[in-house]
Amino acid sequence: METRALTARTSTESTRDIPEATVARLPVYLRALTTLCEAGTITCSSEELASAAGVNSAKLRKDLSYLGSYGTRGVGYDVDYLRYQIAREIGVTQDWPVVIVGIGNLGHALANYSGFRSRGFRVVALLDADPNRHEEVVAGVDVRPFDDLEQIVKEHGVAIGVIATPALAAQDVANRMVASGISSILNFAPAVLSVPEGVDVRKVDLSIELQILAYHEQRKTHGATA
Amino acid sequence: METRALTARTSTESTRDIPEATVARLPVYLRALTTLCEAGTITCSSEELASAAGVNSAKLRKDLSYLGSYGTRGVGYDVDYLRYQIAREIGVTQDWPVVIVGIGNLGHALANYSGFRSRGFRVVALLDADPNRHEEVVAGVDVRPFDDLEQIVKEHGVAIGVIATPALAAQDVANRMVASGISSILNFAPAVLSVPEGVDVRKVDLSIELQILAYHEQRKTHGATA
DNA sequence: TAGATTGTTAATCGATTAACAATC
DNA sequence: TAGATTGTTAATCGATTAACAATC
Repeated sequence: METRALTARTSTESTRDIPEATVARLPVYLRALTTLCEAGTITCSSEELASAAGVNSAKLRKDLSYLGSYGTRGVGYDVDYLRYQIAREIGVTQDWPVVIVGIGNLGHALANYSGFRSRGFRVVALLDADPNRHEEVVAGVDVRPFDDLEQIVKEHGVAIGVIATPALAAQDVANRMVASGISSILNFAPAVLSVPEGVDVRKVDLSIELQILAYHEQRKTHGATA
Repeated sequence: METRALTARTSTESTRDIPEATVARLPVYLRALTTLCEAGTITCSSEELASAAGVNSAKLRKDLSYLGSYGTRGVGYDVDYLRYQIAREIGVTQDWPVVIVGIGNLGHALANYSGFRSRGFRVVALLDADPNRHEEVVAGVDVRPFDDLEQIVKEHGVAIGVIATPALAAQDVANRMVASGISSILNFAPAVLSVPEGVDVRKVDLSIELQILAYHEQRKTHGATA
């Protein structure tokens, strides 16, 4: 932690890069802190927070050390303060507008999911290619034609899009999203998307998770049966 | 690959242990192979399959090497044969009965998700604690009282349970599942579950995925703004 | 000062990748 | 035999963990 006072990159200050594995756990810590906060906890140790987040305390402290020194030795962490610091680091102190494309069963569920709203995301539009759905209002938001995508993205400055279409439509939707200026995509369609460099895609695949469980389950049950 | 002919563990044969990272990718390869198969492809190289699965070919070959030698040097892989071998390794050559607990928006979507059925899983029961839902039929399956869990698990030999309840109910549901004999849980509730050793839990958290995207998005957009 | 707990170090472990010998 | 592509090796990289010095 020596002072590199006069070197180049000093202006960007807080932008050390945080390992991906740590980034993926920050939201988990954030949620645990919110829970602690709601329970009225003012201060907690790394041991307590780690237990609430389901990780071991060494990992938690190592993770937090990438953000800075927000604890007090001998005491622990101020729950509300640490919560704010993590939220700021993740970037959810302000709201992110998102669009959801594909308003089938899953799209409905996503549109109605209150966890988005409460965690820094605001669904500004629901889009579907099927004109029969354009009458619907889901979770207080009109379902609009897919062709409105570009206009909506511009209007609200949308950077994040959610794809909840069938697999076959997913690549086209992704292309249109990217063309409209979206640079982060959460993909629920069971398809591998190809996108230009600089665009992030995360994939959530329900059946893949079940298959991973099945693999381990098989080994438990039939382990002895050879 | 020397012959350890007379050593102990030889009887369990195919049970070398496969790294977790590889296990998590096997379902991805399986899906890519199914797609290739449907497109009429008979044979493919590691390069082609890797590209269809969205990984690099070195990783793919390394992953497949844990299962055995199912390719032919100079030629590639027989799509249908490799598909079967991977399905067998994962354990989805036969059906796994699953129960879904919590039939809200997400539970509905899950119950209707055709990807489960087609990939080795069969939803044998939908359970909800709310008596008002017990009239409903979702995706051709009756919604039944949560208290029927134990009986259903016994009757169908259910090993895998899906939790789609609110966060507050999740730990109770998990406890009851474990008590009934379920040993693998897919948890959609935004809560950390504690379960006895030997029980596997996987967690899918929609808002966490969005937060990870937001973190990277923030760095892209506001990178220069210091 | 004594007790507690952080933040960091260093060792270990696991995953990725490029390169290539084996072999069809 | 020549060309192609697998399966494996070994080097590298990143993540986890235990231990403890720093410090409240």
